Amino acid sequence: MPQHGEGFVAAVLAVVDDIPPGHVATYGDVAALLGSRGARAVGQVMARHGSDVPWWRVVRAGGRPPSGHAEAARRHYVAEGVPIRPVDDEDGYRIELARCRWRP
DNA sequence: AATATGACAGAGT
DNA sequence: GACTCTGCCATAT
Repeated sequence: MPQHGEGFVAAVLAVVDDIPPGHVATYGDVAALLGSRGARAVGQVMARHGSDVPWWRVVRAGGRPPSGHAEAARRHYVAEGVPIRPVDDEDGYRIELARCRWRP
């Protein structure tokens, strides 16, 4: 059942809101749950309407946090118990998807 | 209708 | 594991 128009935005926000605390899902996973493969489209929705959902629970397939939001996201991961591993780069850490990837 | 943009993914190197 | 290149999808112009 293809989503379209505003429905797409609502669907993305609904899925993100369903991700339980302490777990995360990749952009690709969210898109897949919508029956779409537009990982980038999901990112667009987050950039525009992410303020109303736990956006930090949506991460990249490589375990990296959303571009430009690594610092803010790290606080939530620590507070919710999401396993992260410190690294020496711009983000400063990496999310351990192997342990906290959400699977509906 | 066509082109450009972006909080991306996967395959190849 | 990291990097680069190409493909995808939804919006804005």
